[in-house]
Amino acid sequence: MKEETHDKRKCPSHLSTTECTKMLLPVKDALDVLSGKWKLQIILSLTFGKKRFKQIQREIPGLTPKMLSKELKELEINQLASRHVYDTLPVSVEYELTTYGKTLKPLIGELHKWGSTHRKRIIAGK
Amino acid sequence: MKEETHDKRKCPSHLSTTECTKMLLPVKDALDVLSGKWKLQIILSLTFGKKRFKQIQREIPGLTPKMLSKELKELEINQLASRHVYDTLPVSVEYELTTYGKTLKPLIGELHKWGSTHRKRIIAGK
DNA sequence: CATAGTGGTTTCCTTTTGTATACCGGTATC
DNA sequence: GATACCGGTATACAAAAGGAAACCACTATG
Repeated sequence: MKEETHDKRKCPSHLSTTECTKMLLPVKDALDVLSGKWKLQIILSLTFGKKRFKQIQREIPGLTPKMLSKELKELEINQLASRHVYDTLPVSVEYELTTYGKTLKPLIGELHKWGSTHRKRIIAGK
Repeated sequence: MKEETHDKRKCPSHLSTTECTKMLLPVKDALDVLSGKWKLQIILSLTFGKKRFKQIQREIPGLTPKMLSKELKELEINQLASRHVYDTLPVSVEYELTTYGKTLKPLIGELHKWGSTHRKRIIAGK
């Protein structure tokens, strides 16, 4: 009797289950962009201006060149950071948040807001 | 000559580097709460009402009982979902988003918003 | 008695993620 | 000539996350 009828408790009436999960794809995209052990710290570092490779590494204790290289590549692929090579000798390379990368700020702000109250709630024990 | 002076390009003038990274802790907390391959889908599922264990599992293809169990425990620990055992025979267990869990909605909304435009931008190729 | 459904746990395995360490070509410094 | 800085890469390994399958006690159905 519940053959083809849509269960409203499962999904909003105008959406199929697959449409629901499709809705989650953009959320996962946003999450992916910020995921990784060092990405937030790197983004924060670039928030305060252009930085060179070793400079970032020095600022973030424990960050190995391999990870820094990898995370910077991901930021570049997502067009959040840009890489500029200057043919000085030896070459110098500068990384910078793109204007697009700066659009992350309000989002990170929201994460910070929710995370702060959550942190208080959990640490408080109740 | 730049001995003890604070570099404004590294961190805002009123914050030390360690204070900066401390600022990131709440952001990481928020990210952690939503991380994990299945958590978003489970939260979405619970958004539409109380659900039983097997019911959630049936709704989300590929989700094994081990993972579901683990993710639900994490949601419980974070007070985002609650678990109710009814001593029917055999026992039935219902999971539900707490009112606190529902405070995630606007945050997920923001992630969705940013993620959508990002998805378009990256898929478009530029 | 066999089968299926309830809410899970256990064990073993693979994949992903991150760490540690050494190394590269080039230049500048001691 | 040895050392150190630059921007990384390569190799090997450890830890964490996730998947597959079997299993548990219990009940209800055929």
